Amino acid sequence: MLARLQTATFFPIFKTNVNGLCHLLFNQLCTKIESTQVTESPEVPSWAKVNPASVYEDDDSVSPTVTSWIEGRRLDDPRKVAQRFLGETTESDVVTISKILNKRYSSPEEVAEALDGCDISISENKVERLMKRYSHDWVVAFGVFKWAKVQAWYTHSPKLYNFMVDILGKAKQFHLMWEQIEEMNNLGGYISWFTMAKAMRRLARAGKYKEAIDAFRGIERFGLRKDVTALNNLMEALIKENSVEHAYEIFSEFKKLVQVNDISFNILINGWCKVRRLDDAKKIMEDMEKHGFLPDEFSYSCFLNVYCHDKDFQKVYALLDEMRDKGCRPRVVTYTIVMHALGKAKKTNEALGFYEKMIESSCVPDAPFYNSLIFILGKAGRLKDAREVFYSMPKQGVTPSAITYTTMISCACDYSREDEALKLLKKMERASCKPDIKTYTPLLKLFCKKKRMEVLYFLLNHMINNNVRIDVEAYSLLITRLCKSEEVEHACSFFEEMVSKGMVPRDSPYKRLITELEARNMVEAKEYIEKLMLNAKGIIC
DNA sequence: CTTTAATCAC
Repeated sequence: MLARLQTATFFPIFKTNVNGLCHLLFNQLCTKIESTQVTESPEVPSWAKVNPASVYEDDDSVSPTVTSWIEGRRLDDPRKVAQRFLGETTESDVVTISKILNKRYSSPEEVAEALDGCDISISENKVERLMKRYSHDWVVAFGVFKWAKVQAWYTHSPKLYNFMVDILGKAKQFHLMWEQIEEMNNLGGYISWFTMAKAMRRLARAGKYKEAIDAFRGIERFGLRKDVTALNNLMEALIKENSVEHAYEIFSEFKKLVQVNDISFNILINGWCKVRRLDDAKKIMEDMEKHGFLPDEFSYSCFLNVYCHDKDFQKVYALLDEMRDKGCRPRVVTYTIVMHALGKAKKTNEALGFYEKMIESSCVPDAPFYNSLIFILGKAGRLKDAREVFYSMPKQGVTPSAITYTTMISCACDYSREDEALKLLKKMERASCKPDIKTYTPLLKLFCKKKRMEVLYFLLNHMINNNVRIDVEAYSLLITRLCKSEEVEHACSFFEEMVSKGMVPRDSPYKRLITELEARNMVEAKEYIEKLMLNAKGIIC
């Protein structure tokens, strides 16, 4: 067992650069090896040599269609995958760019310089895709941006400048962010409300509330006006980033200068409700009426949210009565909030009563409403009903969203419906709905539990192809769940993989893995994992 | 592409 582990743990499944093309190509190559390799080879771990044809032999639950889907995907040509995200890029460009961008760089200038030495054709589409791909890595993204800017026959559009501003803001490179905004200002006509909204949002997210407010104060310098929407934008950003206090301050200061509207009041009501300061929210509601605006279903739903969160249905019903008395009709959002909360509180029938009520009042259900309905039916174990609602959506003129698929998948996983869960993922892909980490989490859990390694690797590939990062959280899940399933070798392999990508494992999966190795008396493997952990921690120190 | 609420995982 130890020998097996050692081949497994020393197999570099991923190259060090996590999100690069190289990694993607390499990973695809691994799957290719995995599904085609017949003879023994020292570099390939034993688990990777599963003969795909035999995997499903004793498992009737997986239909041939899903099986062939998985198999077909595993044999994907890695270059095709790379091309899918680089668009019309030629094959030689893919190889050239991947080689360049997957090295480690200390500055954007270095990246630009490296790109400069090559003969690569340029298009706005390609620059955008590359920036998107590297949007979490501002050094590379900014390098690509700087390189493209000086190419002949090429000028960045305002859209790409905005994107760059956002990437720099996300990376908290505010000095560079402002530099870009100044540059846009000099170009003339490049700055829009979108630019400033992004900048204010990123500043607020970094806790720089004062700077976000200053950006608003100086907005006229960029040819924009301090109108009510700009003010609302700022308040929205401050509230979303946890400072309703600053939002209220700025509102108080500017309400004399700017003609505020009902939306301004609602944003504040929502802000105070989110931090459970209901008295302050009520004060805003009174203030709203003094300014001649009647509270609407939006204003009330802020309070409903709080009561629903507390499962205080007495207050929910009282408020619904109050709304009725004041002639404020519930909307689909109102029904969704209440129905969802009742369903979560296991009051399924009461929740479904609201569905009836909504239909009676000729309110039209939308996707989020159906998602809630599917969710509560699933939680109540009514799989058949959930499925029926899901399949009835198109007939009702509502297109299932990514969340619809995620809800259905999560529900199928809860009841260990492996085949159904994979079929839904396939359907989701066909519908061009983008899966996110929430889509994959229940699937990863289920297939860890079922010890279906070949499906796990398929899913991890699927994530990479869909630009969903396999982050520390995902690795923790894999390691912990595989330990639970007594698949310690695979858990070790994932541990090594995450360390090789420069991540620092969380304590809890690490301890779990060590305990598991100790219990099995796998001394060497334990020492190896301990060494890896020390290395990983050393990198940040 | 000017602005506000609800739905999926831990």
